[in-house]
Amino acid sequence: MKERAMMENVDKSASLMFSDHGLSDFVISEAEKNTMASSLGFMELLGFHQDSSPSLLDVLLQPPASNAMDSSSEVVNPPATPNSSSISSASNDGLNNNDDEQQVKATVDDEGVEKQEQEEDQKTKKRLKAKKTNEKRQRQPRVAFMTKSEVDHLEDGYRWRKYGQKAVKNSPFPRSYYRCTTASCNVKKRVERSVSDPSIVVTTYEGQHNHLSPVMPRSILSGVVPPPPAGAAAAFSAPAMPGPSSTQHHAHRYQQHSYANNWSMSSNSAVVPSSGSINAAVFLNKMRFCGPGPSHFLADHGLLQDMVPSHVLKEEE
DNA sequence: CGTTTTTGACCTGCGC
DNA sequence: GCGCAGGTCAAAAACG
Repeated sequence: MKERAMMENVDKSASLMFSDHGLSDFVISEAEKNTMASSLGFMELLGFHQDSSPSLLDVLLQPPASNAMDSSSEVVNPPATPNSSSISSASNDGLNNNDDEQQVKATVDDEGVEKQEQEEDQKTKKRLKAKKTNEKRQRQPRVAFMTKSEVDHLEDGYRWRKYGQKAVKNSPFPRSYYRCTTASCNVKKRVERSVSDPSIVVTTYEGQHNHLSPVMPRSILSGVVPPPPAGAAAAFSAPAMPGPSSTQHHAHRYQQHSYANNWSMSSNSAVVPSSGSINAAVFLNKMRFCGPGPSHFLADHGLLQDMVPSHVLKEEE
C-alpha cells in the first residue's frame, strides 16, 4: 500500500540537490527553499539566494560557526521519538532530592563511588583532550540532497554506521547521524525527513571518502572512474547502485527517484528532469563528474545522458 | 561473538 | 551567564 503510494508520488516529486561544486547558479522553488532551510538548517541559503550574495560554495565553505547549526526559532515541538527524553537534562530537581540516598551510599560504599567518580573524571578529561587536540573541529564541506524514498537510510554503495540520533527542532522526525565504517575514512552523513513532505529524505554528506565503494560493481569501477575531485561532492566518489548484494533488501524499497525539476548546476546548466528515472546512487555517480569545469562534466561517458539542459526543460513545461 | 543500533549523557556554539 | 539546539560519545541492547 505504502509502496504504491510512493510509486505514484515519484513522478511528481520535487527532490533537489545542491553541492559545493559550482552551484552558484542554483535554482529552486520557494517551497523547496523553505523545506531545505527548515530541514537542513541552512537558513543562510534563503538569504543567499534572495540577496544573490555569496555563492553557495561560499556559504557551504564558511567557517563552521556560521553554518553549522540552526538555532533560530524558539518553538520547540515535542519530539516524537523514543529517545526524546534526552532533552530532559534540565530537570535535575528530582535527582538532587536524592541527596540523602547518596549520602548513605557514600558511607557504605565510599571507595566504589570514588572510583566511579574518578573514572568519569578520566572519561571527561579524555574527551576534552581529544577535542583539544582536534582544536576547532574542522567541518568539511557538505553536500545535501533530497530524495523521495520510503526508507530513511538510502543505499549509496558505502557502509555506514549509525552513531547518533537526535530529535530535530520543528520536526516530528528525528535526524540520524552516520559515519563511514571504513577505517580512516571520516565521512559522515546526516539523514532526516523533510518536515513539509515526509516522503522526502534529506541526506547531508560531509567529508570525502578516501576509498572506493565496498559494494561497487566492477563495471562502474573500471575505467570510467577518475580520481575523485576535491570537495564534498567527492563524498560520492564511487557510489553504487543498490545492486544484487546484501543490500538488496533495501534496494527493493528504494524507489526510482526523480530529481528537482528546477535543479541547475552553474555554467553546466544541468537539470535532472522530474520525469527522470534514475535513482540516487546513479545521480550521485553523475555528480562526481560535475567538478569545477566543463571538462569534468564532459567526462561523463554517457552517464549524464538523462540530464538535460535547463532550457530544454523549460521548453517542455 | 562480532557488528550495528539505540539512547541517555555530555560537549560546543550561538543568541538573548 | 543561561538556555537551547546541534552534534558526538559510549555503554548497553539487539541483531545476524
